Amino acid sequence: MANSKVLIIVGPTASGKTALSLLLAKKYNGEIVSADSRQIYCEMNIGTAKATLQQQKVIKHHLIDIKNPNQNYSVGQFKKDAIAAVNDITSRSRLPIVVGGTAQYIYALVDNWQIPAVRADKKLRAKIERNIAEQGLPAVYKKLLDLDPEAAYVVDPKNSRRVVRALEVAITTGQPFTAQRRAGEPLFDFLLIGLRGTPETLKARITRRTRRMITAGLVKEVKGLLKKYGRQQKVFDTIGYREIIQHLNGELTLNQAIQKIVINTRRFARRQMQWFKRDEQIHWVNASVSPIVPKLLTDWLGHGWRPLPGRRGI
RNA sequence: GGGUGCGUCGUAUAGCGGCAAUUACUCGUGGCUGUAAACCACGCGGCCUUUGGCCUUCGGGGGUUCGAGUCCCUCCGCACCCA
Repeated sequence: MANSKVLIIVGPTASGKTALSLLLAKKYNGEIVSADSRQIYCEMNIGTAKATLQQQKVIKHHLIDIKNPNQNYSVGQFKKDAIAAVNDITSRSRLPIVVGGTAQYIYALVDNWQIPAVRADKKLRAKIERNIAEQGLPAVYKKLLDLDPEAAYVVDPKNSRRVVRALEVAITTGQPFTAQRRAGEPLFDFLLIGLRGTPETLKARITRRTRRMITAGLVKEVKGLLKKYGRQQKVFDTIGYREIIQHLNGELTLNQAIQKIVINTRRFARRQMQWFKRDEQIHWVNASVSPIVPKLLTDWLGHGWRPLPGRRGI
C-alpha cells in the first residue's frame, strides 16, 4: 500500500488548485479527494468555491458534500475517510489527487499522524470549560500536567482549546495525551505540488472571486442555510458566510461585507502558507499553466502511467 | 462674519506637566495531532555594542517650565452651532 501513488495539490485559497486538479485528473486518469474542511458540507457551495456540479460530473470528487451543516467533522475522521477514498481510487487503477487548503488535514494524511482515538466529547468539554471559567486556565493546565507531565513541552498553556483536548484525551483514556500523538510511517508514495502566486496576484484573484461569489448568489445561499439550520451552526463561522450573516443582521452594508470577506480571505491565505512554506517536499509552481508539472508527474509516475492523449497546456 | 469643539503609530482610540506614549483592529513573525476558514503566542517610531543606550516623534510655528502630547499665544485644517 505504501507504494500506491497519491498526488497532493496544496496552496492558499484562490491560488487555482481546483482548476489545476481538474486538468491533471483529466490528463492522468485521476479522481479528486478534497481536503477542505468546509467543502465537506452540503449546501455550502458558492462561498466555499467548490467545483461545480458540472465539473464534478466529469471528474469524480470524494469528500465533498458528505455532511450537513449541523453535523461535526474532524481531522481524525478526515484521515480515515481520505485513506478509504485513496484506496478505493487506487483499486480502480486511477490516480488519487488530494486537493485542498486545510493544512491540518493534508498533514494528518501525508505525515500519518497517529491521532488519539478519542472523539470530541461535548459533555466532558463543557465540564472542562466550566472549570476553566471558575478556576482559571492555569489551574486546569496544572491538572493536565498531573495526568500528563510531558504536555508541558507540547501543549500551549495559553490556548484553552488545546488544553481542553489534551485533558479530554488524558481523562478518557487514562493515558497521557502526548504519548498518543505521534507521526507514523508514510502511508503512500506522495508527490506534493504547491500552487502559489505573488501577493498581488493572489489579492486580485481573491477580490475577483469574492465579487463572483456575490453575483452567483452567495447572499441567497446564506439566507437559505439560516432558514434551514438556524444561525447557531459552528460551520457558519466560515469566511464568506459570517460576513454575509453580519450583513443580514444589519451590522454591515453589503459592500462592507464584501470588503471584509476580501480582507479575511487574504489573511486566511497567509495563515495557510504558514504551514506550506516550511514543508521542503513541496514542489512549488507559480501558475496552473507551468510546464514543470507534466515533467514532475512523468518522473514520479514512471512508465506504468501514460498520460491520456490530447489536453495540452498544463 | 461670531462662537464652540477637535487635530496622537495604517485606521480607530487613551493619555490630573515627568511618555517612545494606552487600547482595539489592520499589519508582520511563529505555533498547532479529532473545533483548523478555528484557536493561541510574540512583535509593531528609528538606530545601536539590545536584561541597556542613543536619536526623532503627538497638525505648523512660537512661548511658559528643570521638564510640554498635556498649559498659553498664533497660524493651518476639520466638525458643529449662531448669523
